Amino acid sequence: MTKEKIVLIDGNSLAYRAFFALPQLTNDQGVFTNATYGFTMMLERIVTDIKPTKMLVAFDAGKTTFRHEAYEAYKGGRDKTPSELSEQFPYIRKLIDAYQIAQYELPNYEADDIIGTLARQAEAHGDEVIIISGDKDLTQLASEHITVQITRKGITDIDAYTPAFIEEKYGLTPLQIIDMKGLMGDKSDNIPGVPGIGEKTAIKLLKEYGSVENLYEHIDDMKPSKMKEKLIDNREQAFMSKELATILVEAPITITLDDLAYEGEDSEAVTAIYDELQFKTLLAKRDTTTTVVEAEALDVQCVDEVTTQMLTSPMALHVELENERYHNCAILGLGLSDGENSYYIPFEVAQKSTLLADWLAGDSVKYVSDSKAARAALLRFDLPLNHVAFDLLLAAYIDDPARSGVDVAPLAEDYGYYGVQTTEAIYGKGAKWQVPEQSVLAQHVGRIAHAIYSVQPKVEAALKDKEQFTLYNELELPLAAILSAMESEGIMVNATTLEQMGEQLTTKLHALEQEIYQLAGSEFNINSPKQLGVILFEKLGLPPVKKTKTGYSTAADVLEKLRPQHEIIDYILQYRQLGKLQSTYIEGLLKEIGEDHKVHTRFQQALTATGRLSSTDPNLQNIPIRLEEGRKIRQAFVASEKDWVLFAADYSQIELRVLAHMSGDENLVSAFKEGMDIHTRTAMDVFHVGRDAVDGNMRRAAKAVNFGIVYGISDYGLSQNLDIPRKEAKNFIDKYFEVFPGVKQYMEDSVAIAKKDGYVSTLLNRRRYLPDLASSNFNVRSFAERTAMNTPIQGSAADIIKKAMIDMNARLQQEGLRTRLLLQVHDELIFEAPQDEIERLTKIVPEVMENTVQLNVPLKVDYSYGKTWYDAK
DNA sequence: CCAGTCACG
DNA sequence: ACGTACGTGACTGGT
Repeated sequence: MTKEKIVLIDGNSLAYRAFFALPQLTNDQGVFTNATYGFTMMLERIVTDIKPTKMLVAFDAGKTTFRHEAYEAYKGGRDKTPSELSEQFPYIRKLIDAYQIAQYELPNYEADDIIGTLARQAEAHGDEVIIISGDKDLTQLASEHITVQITRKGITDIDAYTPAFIEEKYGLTPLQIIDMKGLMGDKSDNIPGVPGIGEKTAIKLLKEYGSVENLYEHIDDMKPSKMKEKLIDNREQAFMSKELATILVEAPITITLDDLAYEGEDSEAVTAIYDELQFKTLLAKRDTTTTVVEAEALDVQCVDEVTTQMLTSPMALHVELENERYHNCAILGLGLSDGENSYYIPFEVAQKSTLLADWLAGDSVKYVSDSKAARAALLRFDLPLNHVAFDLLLAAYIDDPARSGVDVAPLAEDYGYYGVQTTEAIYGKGAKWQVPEQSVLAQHVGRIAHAIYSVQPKVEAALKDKEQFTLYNELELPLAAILSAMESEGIMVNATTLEQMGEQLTTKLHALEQEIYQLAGSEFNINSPKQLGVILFEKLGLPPVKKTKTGYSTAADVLEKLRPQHEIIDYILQYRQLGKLQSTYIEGLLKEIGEDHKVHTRFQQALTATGRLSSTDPNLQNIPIRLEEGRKIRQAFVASEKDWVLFAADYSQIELRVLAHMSGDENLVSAFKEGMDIHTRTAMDVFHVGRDAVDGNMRRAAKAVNFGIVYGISDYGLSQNLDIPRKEAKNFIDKYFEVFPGVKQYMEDSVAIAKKDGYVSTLLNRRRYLPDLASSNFNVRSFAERTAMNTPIQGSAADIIKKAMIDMNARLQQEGLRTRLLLQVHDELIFEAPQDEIERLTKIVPEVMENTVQLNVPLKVDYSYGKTWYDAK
């Protein structure tokens, strides 16, 4: 039996939601379209995101139902459906037909009952059911196999009600939702319930008694109160309300699960309706996808020899790789396009051509997407790539850093080119992954090159329009070449050193493990938070401090609080610490060392929301340093040539200096100009004491406040960090803002500007869009507000070090030094250098880094060097 | 494939 | 009253 994925939609409720959520739109015939439009958006979301195998839209039939027989006033007092909405139902029905989705209604029953009945049938069948509605009534159906998605304020935001979600939200089981309604009633359906009992009281009662029935069985034991009287007086009404609220799961439906099969839309019929209702944006997407692909079916020539007339300038180039790990994987072939002609060159052919090699290395202008990957991959085959004048990946990232992934298809689509297929469509995914036959590959790769060439003018125009072209063209684009060189160079790692550390760790871990089993009284998997939770909080009876969605939290800060209560905690913390070193940094790193004894990370240049880089396979931006045991890992990182050393230079407090500059706060600015330790200085100001009176604790608190400020502070966050009461944290923050009023003003302004413009900006005009600032959800909105405060700071710091890398690279060349930049770790640069260049570096590196931009506070750079990364401290 | 945990700035 | 610090990536266990 194959498992089906069944979506059941409450048609009426969704249409209502859409109608009231969207402004009154009409087409040029004066037909109202907002509900239909919202409904369409919802169907599109369901079809693309959920990908159901079966689907049904259920509607209410007529005015009266069996519920009215029991209770005449059921759903009484409702406003009549506005005609602007009711006239849209025929269109919605037509649309559902065009999507080839089943629809059903049953006289005397509501859509809820149809859905309830089918959902339970499907559940018994072992299928997965997703119910979609704007009405919380249906949440009572939630179960292990049934999820109920309820639309929130808008139409695309949803809450997924699973039993766990309901438990968390109400502390009740799904079925108890019915009892809750029985007690509290439901205004919108005119279900009376028990007067005077609202949600809070209903939940309290159900937690104690479980159900309405059980509550009344034990009502005599309840101590006298107003509430008790009301419950007794309205007994009948409570039971009737519960009955009214109960969704029928055995309605006499004449439709079966087999009738719901969904096999895709009738695309012509859907387009026709879009056309009639003038759904322009939806239409545009469809039209171009179909027409562009078909209209200009691209003639890609798969060549077995490279000729002179193929190679022009400018020309788009795409290097098609076997997978994302371009430092190791095979190159499958190259795509070329000058807009007129598009070619696919199998890599065996490309490798034989000196003509092509010269063209790649020469002055011809190339347009690429992900030039860093292309450069690094080609270089492994002695094919240097020069003169890249356009990089689609980077340009699109600057245009909007929220874009995800390196796949060209969605990027090109964003600029109106719909002809490229996704990597997944070509290769499949997971176990089904395979390289397609050459004709398919040729078409795909040639098409990518054509797309890059085609969108280039539009993308550059967009950036110029937003004054972001300089950032893209003079910062990110040249940086890609530098990063490519850094990655290709790699950093040498001594495997023997790591292996020796690994052996010692194995011994220690084994001893800790035995000790932990002893103290626990049984053997278990210490690495399983679930098993560990059972041991600590059930078997040993320690008090749970915090819980996660799935159970007890056993995170380090929780264990830290339990440390005095049991000897085992200390061993577990040690085990965790060493286990992390062993699995991630010893074993993980050893796997990445190549035949050249080096590791070649990949810096993701178009990934983070703030403009920072990230590092993968391996991540070299999180090598341990804070604890000595971990820091020793750095002893394995060495220079790659004899008599060379590693040289590290880091910005001191760059984010706070950026804050001083951007806010212009006089006190903060003068603090940095004085050059005193910033945390001590903050402590002096916040606590109103002299320099000598600042003790360790005060400095620690001030440091935490400074961090908090940069992150978009909240009293709760600070209280957690410092483990102090929230009130005290709030006090610190208030004092801080008294002393640094310019910072307070700046934070408020950042949020206000972001709300007005929809985005925040950094020093070099990097943008981050923050649509969540308009969210009606407090949490979502607060998060966006903190982001609005943090991103200009973190992002500007990222801008600065990126510019410093470019300046540094130029300076090293200019001075004729052999020193090579290897790594960037957000605020520090790591080089390898011949011993005899060190003296000059100690002058040049800080000078370049400190002067790459001029702020109204000085930038400060510290440096060090040594035989290993550990020694460069 | 997700959640929890922990490494870094 | 809401429930949180900002930005990442790798590994493990468990569905």
